Amino acid sequence: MKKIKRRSDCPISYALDIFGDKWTLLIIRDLMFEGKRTYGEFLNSDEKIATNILADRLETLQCAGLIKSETDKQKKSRIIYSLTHKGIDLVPVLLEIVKWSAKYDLKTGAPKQFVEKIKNDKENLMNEITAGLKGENKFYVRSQKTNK
Amino acid sequence: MKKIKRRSDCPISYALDIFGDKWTLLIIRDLMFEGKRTYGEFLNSDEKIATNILADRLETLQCAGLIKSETDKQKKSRIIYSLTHKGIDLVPVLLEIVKWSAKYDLKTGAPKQFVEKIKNDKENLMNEITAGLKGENKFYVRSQKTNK
DNA sequence: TATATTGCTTTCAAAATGCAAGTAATATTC
DNA sequence: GAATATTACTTGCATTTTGAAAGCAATATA
Repeated sequence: MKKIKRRSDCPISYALDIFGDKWTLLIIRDLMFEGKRTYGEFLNSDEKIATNILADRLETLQCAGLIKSETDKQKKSRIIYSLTHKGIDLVPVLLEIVKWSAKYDLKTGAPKQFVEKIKNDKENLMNEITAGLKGENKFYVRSQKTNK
Repeated sequence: MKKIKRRSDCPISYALDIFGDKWTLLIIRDLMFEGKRTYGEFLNSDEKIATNILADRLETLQCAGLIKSETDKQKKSRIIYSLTHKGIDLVPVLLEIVKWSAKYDLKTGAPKQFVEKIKNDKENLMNEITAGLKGENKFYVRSQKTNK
């Protein structure tokens, strides 16, 4: 159990003390939008996080209460990570970031229809994603089959 | 002019490549909500950013097009920093972060009425803040006088 | 003319990151 | 059942970034 240092009581600072780095929100993204749930899946993301950093951030996220982990009952060597309610509540933050980046990054990889839905139908989109993360049938930005 | 390394075309990654660290969003916060505009004012914020880091981040922010700077006409030794349109467009991101932090941080310093307005009247709040940042009369979370 | 202010730059130790290799506990294949 | 593979890490070490303090040059003020 490692504790997170607070620098001030500012809400922006509170958030940055938890996920203010280049990697943590990518793990959240993988859990939230990409349907990834295991160590190996996080390692395989495009940005290629180093394994020691990944282990460190998973611990941080768990200590901060944004994710939880459980061993797979069918396969005891596999550990399944998932978002807690606190983690799921970051959906609006991530959606706003996607909207902003899609606007300013000319070469963004954000799927157009996803960005449009953020702009035009954010409430429903949020409910879909949130429901998916809480229940069994997950929501994915792209279908699992078409996206390799 | 320093260039920002992209790790992937993912919109979350794009954002983190610009402001994925412990300090950059605090500078944005100071510009956006606190009415701060000079090097010395940023240095004086509660979190106590180191001067070399501040200089580095201001350069990054300027290269990324989130802020601009101009020398004060009345006092040539003073440089005034301000948000560009791209920087102002981060208002929704910051507001969602404030909302999230205020919910989960028991000791949050986020002003209650500000958080309530995010929850109940986000559109108007956004317009007020945005208008303030674009024009002359700035919006502040707290009035300048009461907050030291 | 002397002192302050303002916005940095420099130096250097300490901490974080990145890369590669190694390990322990399962799972699978031959 | 033994050998190989998978899974989730840990370890060691070089490189990079950060943090703290001091220094500096161009105004500005007393």
